[in-house]
Amino acid sequence: MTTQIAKTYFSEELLAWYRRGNRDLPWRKNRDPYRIWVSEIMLQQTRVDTVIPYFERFMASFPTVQALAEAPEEEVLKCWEGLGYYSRARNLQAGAKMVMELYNGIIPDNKDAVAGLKGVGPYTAGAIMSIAFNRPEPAVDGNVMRVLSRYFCLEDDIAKPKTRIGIEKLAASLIPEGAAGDFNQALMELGALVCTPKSPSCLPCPVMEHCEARLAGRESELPIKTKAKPPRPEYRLSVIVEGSGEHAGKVLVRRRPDTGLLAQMWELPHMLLEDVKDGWEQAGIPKESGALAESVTRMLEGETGLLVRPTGWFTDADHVFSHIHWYMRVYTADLGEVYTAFQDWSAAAESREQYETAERAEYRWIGREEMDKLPFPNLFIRILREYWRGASHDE
DNA sequence: CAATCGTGGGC
DNA sequence: TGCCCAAGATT
Repeated sequence: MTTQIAKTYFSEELLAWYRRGNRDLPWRKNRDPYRIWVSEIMLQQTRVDTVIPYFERFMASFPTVQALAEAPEEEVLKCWEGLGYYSRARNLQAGAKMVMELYNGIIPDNKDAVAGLKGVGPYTAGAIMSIAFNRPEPAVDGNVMRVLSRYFCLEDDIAKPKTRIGIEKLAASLIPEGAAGDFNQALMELGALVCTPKSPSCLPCPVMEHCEARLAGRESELPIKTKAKPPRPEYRLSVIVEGSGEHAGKVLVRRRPDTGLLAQMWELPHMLLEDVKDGWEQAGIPKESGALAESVTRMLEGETGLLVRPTGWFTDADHVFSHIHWYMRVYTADLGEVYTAFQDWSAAAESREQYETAERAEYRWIGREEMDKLPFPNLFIRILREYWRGASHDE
């Protein structure tokens, strides 16, 4: 049974521990709600050390809600490049526009209003309300669920959405009067530095005296969390098309669709090999043969109307997302003579009677410099860096 | 509820 | 290496 004594002890000792000393993080410089908001979005599923340089750059580029609201979307994505979960960036900007239109550019000191912003869920709403406005709202993230599961010996699966609801009520009941911001941050700070997922450091823990998991010797088996499914493999063919004439020194890239995986990011053209599921060997075709390369150049011809001619294998690269594992085989290619006379894609495509008005991807020729302007997923940054590193040595 | 949505670091 | 993990939201 959870005693009031154990709860009061926990709240007071944890708050005192935090106030005795905590990390000097850039978003703790002041309580500007915009800074708190941006930091909380960046910190979703992302480590503090990773976020810090992104946060500094982002705040330098978009210092205010208005600056963010008025920025070109692609610039915001570029600033987010490499941080992952890119819908966070697009939702954050959508939220900034809401604040401009609905609240005159001022982030409201109101839980329902904040929770109504794009990209702001239960955790982030609680974090903003407590840290920026010191309102007594719980902010339950993975740290908090782990810390409280151990301290109170809770055996609910923290991977289940329902579990968070229960822990929110508990967390709310622990908030000391007038200290919501510091207390919520203390909970997360403890989870990040002391009550860590693997081998928690119980001896320096400020609340270990009444930690039920520790007292039962069960701190390493809590919290209970079901494993995520492993990412499914996808074998893909990609191609670096080398331009000629006015596009000499450039390669062909395209922009991804507005929704879904890596939405609106730029990438090398590629296609899924639907019948390969157990490795490249299963395809039964060596990478040096032209057969695989031709299937991706044919796809590209259909999409662009260009005549694309494979020239060789470039590299194999793989990339793991949360739910998909991409195995990418990358070829090089150049342009045949027939269609290069056309000035634009639609004219070229129309000439082949393949023009469709609906959903044609946007293609563009870019050089090394343009890569620094457009947002690319990590995988293609790696491939293109390698490509241009080699290309610069040739000339 | 379960799936979708990135990336880098630690062991 | 392979696996787990990290200040979650959306559908």
